[in-house]
Amino acid sequence: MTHTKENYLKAIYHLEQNREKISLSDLGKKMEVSMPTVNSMVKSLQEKKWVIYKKYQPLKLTDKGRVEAALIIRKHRLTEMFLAQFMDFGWEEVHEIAEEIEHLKVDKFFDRMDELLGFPSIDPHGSPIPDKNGVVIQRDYEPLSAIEVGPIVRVCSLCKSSKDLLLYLNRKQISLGTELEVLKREPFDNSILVSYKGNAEIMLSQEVAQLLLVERC
Amino acid sequence: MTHTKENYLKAIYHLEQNREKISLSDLGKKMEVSMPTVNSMVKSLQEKKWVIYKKYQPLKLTDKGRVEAALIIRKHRLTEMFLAQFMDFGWEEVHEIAEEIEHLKVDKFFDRMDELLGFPSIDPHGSPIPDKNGVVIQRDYEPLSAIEVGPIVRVCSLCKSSKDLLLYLNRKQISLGTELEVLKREPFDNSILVSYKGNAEIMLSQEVAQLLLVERC
DNA sequence: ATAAAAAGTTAGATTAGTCTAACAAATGTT
DNA sequence: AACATTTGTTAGACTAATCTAACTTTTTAT
Repeated sequence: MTHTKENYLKAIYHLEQNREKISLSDLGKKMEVSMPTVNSMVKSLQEKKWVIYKKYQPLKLTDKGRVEAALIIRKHRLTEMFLAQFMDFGWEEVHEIAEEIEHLKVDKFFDRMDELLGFPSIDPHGSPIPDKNGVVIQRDYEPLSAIEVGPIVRVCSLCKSSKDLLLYLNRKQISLGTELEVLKREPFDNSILVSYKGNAEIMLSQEVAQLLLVERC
Repeated sequence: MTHTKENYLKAIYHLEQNREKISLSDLGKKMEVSMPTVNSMVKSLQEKKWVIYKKYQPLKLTDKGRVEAALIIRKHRLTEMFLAQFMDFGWEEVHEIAEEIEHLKVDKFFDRMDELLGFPSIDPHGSPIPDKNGVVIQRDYEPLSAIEVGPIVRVCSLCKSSKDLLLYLNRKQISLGTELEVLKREPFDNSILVSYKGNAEIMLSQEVAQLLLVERC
């Protein structure tokens, strides 16, 4: 398994989480490569039995491929945890470093991280960490944007975390575990007014509210 | 700079430390590749101005190449220190893990290790860690095998450390900093009798004595 | 329903790193 | 000095990952 193929599997895995049908051009866009490249790569992933693809049909991971992808994501998320907790990197810095480390072929290293971290099951963005067999426990959080006025909810995960989002949340002092009370929804732009631990009431745009995954307390 | 080229530069650097003239076949043996491979690789390293090579002449690193090599070795040795001190890996385990990590292109990560380690200048095997400019402070330790009977010396470095040597030294409770008194030399096989902190007198073979680099206390 | 746009495919080229086979040059041994 | 061995070179091939150019199929929008 090459570095490159690992990245393709990961990309397909993530696309599968977000949409039903994956086209080759979706994958090409995600990987920033040309159509012929993605076409030939998919053929070679298929030879390895990691994906199923037929001409002009949507692309799917096989179970085997999904496990491979999950194992890479496991390494990614363990690394993120480790960087944050043992090396004092910020929430917003860990992703790009982990993108490189995740490809190392040294199980020992990841096993030790896992141990030092106390065998965590969620990463610093609230995403589940697949186990050593590539099995993922999926929790069904709701996006904050889907919560009606009234309940108090806890931020449990981020749908998709960019550096900018993480820095924004840092400034607003929102982190995983923060409990928000939904005070008001603005029908015009779907923004949401919330309050939380000692902070003034604050307005979150729909864009942000869609990315915050919460559970009711 | 590719992963592969980094390994070639490192190999040439290490060969330069141990012998005067480096032949292509020396390099081929070290890298475990065929002669044509090493031949074409050397041409391509030369295009990058990292080595000087002329047909049938010995191979040399340029200053530029030596700095590149030193920077990789810097990453290797920082990693070894980090693995040993922060992740509880044994002296004998760190090398193979560092062989992979050293190629990561994330300066941030190595800078943070450096910082967490307190900007060390020697690694767990006693070898100097090149600075951020690829400059190495060379100390001139003597091999234990060159010490006459009488003086007390401190183990400062290992000439070349293999897993087996490290495990051997662990068993004998010899580590960097251990002070040895040279009690006797056996002219027949050049073995050396030493005593040290609370241990019974112990005999070290010439093979081992050549690998232990010491300074007089 | 047809034309335009998007998606997918094929062919052919490129770069990095590797190989084997065949040959040439240098070195070492009697 | 002649032969053998080691060392180095060239030619040609292969795989992985990428590209551009040209073409085809499918989808979408008028």
